[in-house]
Amino acid sequence: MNIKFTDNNTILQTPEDFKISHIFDCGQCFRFNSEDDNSYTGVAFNKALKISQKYDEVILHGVSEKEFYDVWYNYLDLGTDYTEIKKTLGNDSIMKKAIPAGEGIRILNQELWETVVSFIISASNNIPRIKGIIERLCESFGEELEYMGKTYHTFPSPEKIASLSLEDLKIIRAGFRDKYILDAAYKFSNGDISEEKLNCLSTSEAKKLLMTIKGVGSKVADCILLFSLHRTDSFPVDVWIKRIMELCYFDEETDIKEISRFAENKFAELCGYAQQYLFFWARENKITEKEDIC
DNA sequence: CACCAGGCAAGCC
DNA sequence: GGCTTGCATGGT
Repeated sequence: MNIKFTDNNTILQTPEDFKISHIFDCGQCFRFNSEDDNSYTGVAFNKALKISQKYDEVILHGVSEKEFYDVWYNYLDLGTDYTEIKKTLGNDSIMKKAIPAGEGIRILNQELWETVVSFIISASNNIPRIKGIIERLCESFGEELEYMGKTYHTFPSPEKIASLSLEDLKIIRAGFRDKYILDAAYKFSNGDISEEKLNCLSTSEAKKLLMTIKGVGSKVADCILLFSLHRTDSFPVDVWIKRIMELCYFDEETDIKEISRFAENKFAELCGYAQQYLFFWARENKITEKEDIC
């Protein structure tokens, strides 16, 4: 990959393992929306970004070299060699099928607080509605952000959310999850939980700390560990992953704990990558029974 | 109308 | 300890 900086844009030339539609539509991130010109626009780390892909170039619109290295290089996980990861995972015959479906997926490094709230909202919910609730949260309580002639909104800080009442939060229509969002805001704004604390802990200890937040159980904690803290030894098991793992590896109804154990043994440090390829494959092909696998 | 959506907490034994 | 049930809201 060659990186070029022009007057207005940052351009990635022939990036390997980089497909924006797969990166932003694989359910790890809820704030980027596709437009009809093969581009996605969204907000992360208090910056708006339009990113487009054509031929073998990826353009980050209006992004300077400084902003690129300050924010987007790490956010887009450009320091990770996915070719090597795919090669290792491809030794497994199921993964060999799943990987091509999710070609170009990257596991983003998203802001911790935003990821916590986003996956609290994800509980027993579907992706379009999750995005809607987060959008209303940002429009109602985030800061305005001007970018390429339009107004966007930052993700509201823990302190801002902590200052709200349960009644104030009703307008985002999060349902029973609103009280959990408040609990998370209290724990982040008073320092009970912080990125610094989590970074000092092992993955399983960090998971325990995250699960002290109401609304954060095993699955949500795994998503936070994977999609924000890049703990790739995490393997979030949701309904899709449960179903695809049962179909491919167990051939019978299997409880989530056993699936997790199995994945941790099989994929180890590459659990999170394996999970993303499997999730994308299962969802893209709507695999719900044995006959759907081809 | 029932059922489900990238689950979790609380209440039961 | 594990197992069951209720949960807000919106889409099919």
